[in-house]
Amino acid sequence: MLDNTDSHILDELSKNSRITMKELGEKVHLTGPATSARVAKLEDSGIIEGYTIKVNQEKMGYSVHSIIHVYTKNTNHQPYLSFIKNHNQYVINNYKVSGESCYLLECKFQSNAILDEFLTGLSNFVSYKLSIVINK
Amino acid sequence: MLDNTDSHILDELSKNSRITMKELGEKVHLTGPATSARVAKLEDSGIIEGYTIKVNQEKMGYSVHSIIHVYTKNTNHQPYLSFIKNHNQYVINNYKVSGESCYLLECKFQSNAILDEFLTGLSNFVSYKLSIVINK
DNA sequence: GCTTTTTACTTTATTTATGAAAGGAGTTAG
DNA sequence: CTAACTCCTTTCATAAATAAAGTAAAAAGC
Repeated sequence: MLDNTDSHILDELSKNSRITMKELGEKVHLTGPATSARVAKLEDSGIIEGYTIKVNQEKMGYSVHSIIHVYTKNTNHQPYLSFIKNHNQYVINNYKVSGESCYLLECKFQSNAILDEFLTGLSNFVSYKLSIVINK
Repeated sequence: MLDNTDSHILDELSKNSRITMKELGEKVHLTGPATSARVAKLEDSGIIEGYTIKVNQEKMGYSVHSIIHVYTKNTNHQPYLSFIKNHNQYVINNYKVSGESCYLLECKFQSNAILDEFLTGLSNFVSYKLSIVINK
């Protein structure tokens, strides 16, 4: 399904998705058009879902990176899901998980004050445990 | 520091980082060279850290997405850190966190069998609690 | 076992984008 | 009032993308 050349292409595009097809071709020992065709195939198959950028959240003013373990009180999760939808500027990921908690909510905030405000709102709908990301 | 046009540029590049500077310029009402200069500035300032792709991990054969709460037994974390470095094909993120656990380890696996094998190895160094991501 | 089809590539030529250079308008500073 | 700076546009040379044609090897069909 995926040969070495394809893996190499994914690898290089992960490192720099704005590389030219010509340059990428040189790295994987193919011509520009051949590389372009390979990439188009990876897109069509859905393996490449899209092209994006890595943004430095610290420099964007989001210095607080937190993981919130969410425990829904009642069976209806909708109020919680609406709440985070209304605060999606803070949300990085919201995973529904098996295990102890119901959701694992990854968020970024400009300050502890704003985190505090968010948590105050959140506590209207669910219980939670807070972790702050220290590194990596 | 960051005006509306810059925000718009970041927004569009997040959606599609392979867009041409000309097209991106049309979206933000600027010419190609002007857009190109803006983007170069965002790169130089470190706000744009890089250009990458979103890969569909399911289609890559990684159907098991897990979050592992790691509790280090002793004060020396190095054995754990070495272990995950040696198994980095499975690792998506390894966050050092405040709160209950010491690390929050996000991993992908091809199967529960491989997850099991990973956990068996992991338990030589640390205690853990396992969560499996069900959605989103 | 030979032909046909398919796949994956290269080469060539055209279209299109990039990037450098020059210049203009508006803003700030002396 | 002038000078310097910022941010943009326009123009043009260069480079890349894309479409089309052709080739070679592997797979499928008879």
